[in-house]
Amino acid sequence: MSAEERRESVIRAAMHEFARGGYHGTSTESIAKRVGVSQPYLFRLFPNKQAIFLAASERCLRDTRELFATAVEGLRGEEAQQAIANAYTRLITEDPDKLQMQLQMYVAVAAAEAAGDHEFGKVVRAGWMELWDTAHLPLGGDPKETTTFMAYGMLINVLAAMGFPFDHRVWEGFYPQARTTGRLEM
Amino acid sequence: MSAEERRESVIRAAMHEFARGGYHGTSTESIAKRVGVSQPYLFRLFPNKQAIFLAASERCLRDTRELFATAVEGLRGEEAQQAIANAYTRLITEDPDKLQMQLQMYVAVAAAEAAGDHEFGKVVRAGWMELWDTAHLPLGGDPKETTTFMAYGMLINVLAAMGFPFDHRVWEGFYPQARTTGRLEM
DNA sequence: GAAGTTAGTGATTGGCCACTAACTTCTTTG
DNA sequence: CAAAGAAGTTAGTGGCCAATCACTAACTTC
Repeated sequence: MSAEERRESVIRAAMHEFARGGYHGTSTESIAKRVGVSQPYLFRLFPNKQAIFLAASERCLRDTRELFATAVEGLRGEEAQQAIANAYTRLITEDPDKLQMQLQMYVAVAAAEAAGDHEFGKVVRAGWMELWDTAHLPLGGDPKETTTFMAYGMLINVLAAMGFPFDHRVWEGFYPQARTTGRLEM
Repeated sequence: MSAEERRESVIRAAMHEFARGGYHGTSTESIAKRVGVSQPYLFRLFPNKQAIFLAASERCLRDTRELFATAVEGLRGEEAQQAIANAYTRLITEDPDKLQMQLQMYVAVAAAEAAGDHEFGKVVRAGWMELWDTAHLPLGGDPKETTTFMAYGMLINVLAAMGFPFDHRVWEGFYPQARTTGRLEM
């Protein structure tokens, strides 16, 4: 396998492992094991652990953006909103790793910023703005509406992260029908 | 100092340290140093590191709930909403640790749930529901409105965590005047 | 077939970290 | 005042982990 292909599979494995343990709670060995490669070899493919985490973060944002873009293709306004919402809720219910990797990314960037490292933040903010813009125009181009839309997404993230079951009353406010079907549909 | 008082100061110190490094990125020694006590003594006051993190998480939720309750006292509807929003934005701008500790808590509970430990989740969900209910009635008792309100709060958390400056266009959607004053006022 | 590159491994190391055991010092009280 | 108990320390252990080093095996190029 070429180094480039290996790097690719390392990123996938890293997303999975970092999602669970976060930066500090994930050993490079666990990533290597998942890839099926020796631990030292990771440091041939990436300069250090941070670089692996950064690559995983970028990939996570890119994946979500592509999900948005695909879902919204050819749609506008209300329809576009429904489409993204459905695609996103499907994602986080079927692949909780994506959700958790997102949260891990947020805390990591907050920590980096607090520690005076603004490089990581720059990358993440750029990725987030791409995500934002991918949704913004199809949703109608009104900043207020896009904000509300993203806000709901963030609340979903947090509630899902805390493990509230979908029939819990905390979901009542935006998913009336979810409480009866047990599934998230907007 | 009595053990109870010490425990109290350990919780405060732990909130500060865990906010920066998260569970795995924070050593018990750094907490002990901040308290001004030897590291092994922490294990007299708490059975293990997890218990310290749990206590810090509970305190974080309690503090936020009390903030809400105080801000909202005697107010209803629109006024109540303004009051909580102002109090909360003041909190996360003046004390970023609170914000980060919250995120760390969410990540940790997600990891715990994924690992099959539901005890931590139970505590956090209970605390969150108290927070929810503290805001719910004063805001008018409409689940939809409370949901929207909390959703905005979560988006603020994430945007602030990522380090977006307040004059960035990403804030445009809900804080038109913040972009000119550089301060968050709803 | 020599020279060089690419993919990959095993062994190691220096440092950190949660947690324990055993000891000291101070305070309270019968 | 003696003894008990509470507050706190020093010293130490076993385990983990990022990163380095030296090496091999296969393939490519001239």
